[in-house]
Amino acid sequence: MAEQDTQVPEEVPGILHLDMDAFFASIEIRDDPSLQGLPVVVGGAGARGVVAASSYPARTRGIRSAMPMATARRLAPDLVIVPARIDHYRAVSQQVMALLGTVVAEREQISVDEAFLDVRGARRLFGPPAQIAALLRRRIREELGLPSSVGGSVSRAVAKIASAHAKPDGQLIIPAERTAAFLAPLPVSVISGIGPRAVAGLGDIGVRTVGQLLEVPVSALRRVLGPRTDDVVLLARGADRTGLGRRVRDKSLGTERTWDEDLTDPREVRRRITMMADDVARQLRASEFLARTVVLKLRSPDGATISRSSTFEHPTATGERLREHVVALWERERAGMPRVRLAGVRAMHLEPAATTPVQHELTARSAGWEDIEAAMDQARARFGTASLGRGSTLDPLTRQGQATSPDAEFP
DNA sequence: TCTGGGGTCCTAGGACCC
DNA sequence: TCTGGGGTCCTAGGACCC
Repeated sequence: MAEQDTQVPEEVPGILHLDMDAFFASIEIRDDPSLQGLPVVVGGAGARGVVAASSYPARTRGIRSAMPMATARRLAPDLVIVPARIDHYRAVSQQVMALLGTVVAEREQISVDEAFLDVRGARRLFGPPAQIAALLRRRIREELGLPSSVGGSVSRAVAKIASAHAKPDGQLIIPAERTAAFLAPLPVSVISGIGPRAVAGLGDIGVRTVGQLLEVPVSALRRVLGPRTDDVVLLARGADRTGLGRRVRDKSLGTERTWDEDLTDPREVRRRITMMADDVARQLRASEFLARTVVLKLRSPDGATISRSSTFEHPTATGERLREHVVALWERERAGMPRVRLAGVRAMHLEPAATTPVQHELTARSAGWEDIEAAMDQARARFGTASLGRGSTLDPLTRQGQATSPDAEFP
């Protein structure tokens, strides 16, 4: 019995990265089979809408995520645009993650459609990593009707790169000894953290592939990448051995909106950010967090973006408190922002509501709002989201039983 | 008719405390 | 009278990811 469980065989590619294929689009196609084979995208149909997800038939026409919808329409005049149903996708996501949990205990969800799995412990029961990957993909296909891809490696970063190469509907396990050969010819942009800026900077010093990056003196890389250099080199070698962790908790939570037509009336801006503050406060209460700071984000038509933040005396999840601060920030900035293309409200520095002592701010004007808004939450839960809203945010156009969320007014 | 909405992480300066 | 530096919080902005 020389090999004990504690002696983990490092060279087994035991880290899997599972990535759902075209997740939002695949769900819509599954739910409406008449869309099968068509260039389907999920996203906003408005003038400033963009593609959130595209089916593979759409991709063969050159359509990509984050592409302006106008461009996508030009590429595919027969494009089918399906509005996003985020709550539905989140629910399906939970089903996927629950299914993974029946096979692999060690897992870390990293986004709505991706998870890392450490399958070293599951090998005795389910076989080598490639077999586990095949099992997971088959079950997701049979039980949820959705395609997925899996990459495997000794390294998280390489597993993620491998899953991208396995798409669509495939799997690719990279043995430890083949890691360098696999990475060398790939563009540096496959490394997480290397975005358009870094790609341009590396291109200036003649570095385009991962292999080239490893041949350049670290001092030259440091001038381009700064303090990230050591991490990038580690990832480029496929040498990261970060284990799986669980996200501790959310760091921030917010909402923002770009309008098809710029807002020019300061009162209208004020009304919109008031609704957003209420919406964010509702999200805080639903997730049982209090926020210490609230941020107002504004973008003018030329793309210039500013953020202005304000910190509360006591952490809060009350819409009235968020509104006070965010409106005050707006009043300070409105003179310099005659046209508003985007506005957003984000709550930061969250803490769990349960462990934060409740502050009854009896001297504040908003005293009592906590109770009122809690009652409104309950009423909403019973009668639906359309039943209640702040009086001042209702205008004649939306009063007729419409919901008061920002989305509701621009279907 | 150029570019969404949800986020995370990092840097950097100034205030303030010790 | 003149003086250092560490730690932490707040604020603003930017790169990046899905």
